[in-house]
Amino acid sequence: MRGLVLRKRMRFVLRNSNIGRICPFRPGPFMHLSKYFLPVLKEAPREAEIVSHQLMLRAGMIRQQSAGIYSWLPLGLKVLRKVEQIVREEQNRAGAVEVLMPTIQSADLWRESGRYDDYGKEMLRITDRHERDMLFGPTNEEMITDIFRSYVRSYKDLPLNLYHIQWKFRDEVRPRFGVMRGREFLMKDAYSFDLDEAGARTAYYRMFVSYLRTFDRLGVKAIPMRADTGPIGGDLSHEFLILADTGESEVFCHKSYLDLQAPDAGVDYGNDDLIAGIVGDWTAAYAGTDEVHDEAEWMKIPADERVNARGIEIGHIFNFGTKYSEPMGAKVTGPDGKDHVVHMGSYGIGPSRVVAALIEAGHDENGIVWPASAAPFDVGLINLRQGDEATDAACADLYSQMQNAGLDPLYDDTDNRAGGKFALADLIGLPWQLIVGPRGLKAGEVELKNRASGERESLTMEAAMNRLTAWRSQMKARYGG
RNA sequence: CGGGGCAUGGCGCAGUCUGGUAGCGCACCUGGUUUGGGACCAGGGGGUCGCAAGUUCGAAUCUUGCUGCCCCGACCA
Repeated sequence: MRGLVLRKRMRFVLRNSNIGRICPFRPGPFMHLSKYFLPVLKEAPREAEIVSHQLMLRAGMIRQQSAGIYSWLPLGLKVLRKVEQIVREEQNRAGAVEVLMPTIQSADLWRESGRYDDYGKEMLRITDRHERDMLFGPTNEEMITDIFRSYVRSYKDLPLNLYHIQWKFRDEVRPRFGVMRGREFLMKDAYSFDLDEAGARTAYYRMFVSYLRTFDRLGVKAIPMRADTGPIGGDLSHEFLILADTGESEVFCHKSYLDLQAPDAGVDYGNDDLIAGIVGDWTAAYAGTDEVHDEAEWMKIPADERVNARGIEIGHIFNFGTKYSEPMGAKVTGPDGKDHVVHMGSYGIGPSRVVAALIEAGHDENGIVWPASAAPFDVGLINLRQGDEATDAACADLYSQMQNAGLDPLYDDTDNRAGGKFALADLIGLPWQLIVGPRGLKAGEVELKNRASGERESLTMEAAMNRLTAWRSQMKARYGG
């Protein structure tokens, strides 16, 4: 049994590497389901309680390896990478610069900030062979501050915002809900450095706007809410929450948030007034989680304009002044020739949690409904009669047409029956299903199904391709992707 | 960290009370018939029943200890 599985997987690897050699200019291996690795489950494992966890397991996206620790299987990894890339592009657009810091850190840095003792059991502490105290990083304020102080000497090098996207480990007392609250999780954490408080505030606003754009691109309505600064400290903090019934926090906000439009890709991050204005628009009305909820303010809103719901936190931004720069000596020389302790902020998004949150926000009884930007593939090409000469040829033709048009299709070329293929396509939630069968082909038609609306339409192959390429251009125009 | 629960093939479960050497559905393999919303027939493979010790002629089942996992609460991307 095990041998068979291994042989199958070996064959898969070999096939794909061969394709890579034969077609070196293809962006990736051909995505034929028969040669992919998509271990789907008909029934959800019992331990999965919430719908995103169930669907991620059923759709073969993740595998639990230990409490709160997961392997990412091909389909899940593809979504994770897409989320990560959108986050990256929007960070870059806002002027942040990517670095990559290690997962393992030395305890010494944390002793400098005083957090080695404060952080408690949530921090996984490790001893290396030389008996040195190390730790698996739960966050990177200390390390980034160390990098900053090692190189930056002048106010002329500010403002600076460095970020990375790296695995974190927090030894949560109680991991749960799959990757929604894992112990190991992927986080984008950005850190801003400014000469003074005003500069830090502007840096904070830029990240605020960057987050609005990021979540808009991910197809979710994220509402910024005033938040507790918690153990990280500081006086300015917002959480970004998406509304979902399974959310962990109770949220209270004015319904006007549901209609606000995120700024478009051309937003000028160099225009401080513009950026501050956008933040103003997005903070004018009441919005808060149960932690900071102000019942008196809330009651001032007319009852029919109140939104009281559950929310999932997918981003959190902090301005914490000199909390780390002071004890760690991160200073620059100012225009006045004197040393100034830099003002800092940190800005986090958890892409691994976002993947689960997207499912919480987008699913139905048949499975996942991905937003276009994060879907693992654009189109599921469904061959209803594998082995039939005409349908095989039509599928091969459509497949290469889609590739040439910049679409990313997954071709279900297995010899499963129609019902199984439909069920699978619905489960993994690709935006489109292009259905090709002998019956339709006789009439010169294929079927195009929209996963979100469920609408199915019979049309010629040419018309179907036009529809798909138009959709792709529309996405590209909207997001510049 | 407090409270509760679970652990039997890849997944979902029965069997445990009342001890007699492991079963069902799905999945998987072979052959055949099928093929537009999770097909059918026939045959087949796969499980030290979480681990350890104990009681017993005999333990999935009883006892003790351990481990893992899940749920509720307090905390967090």
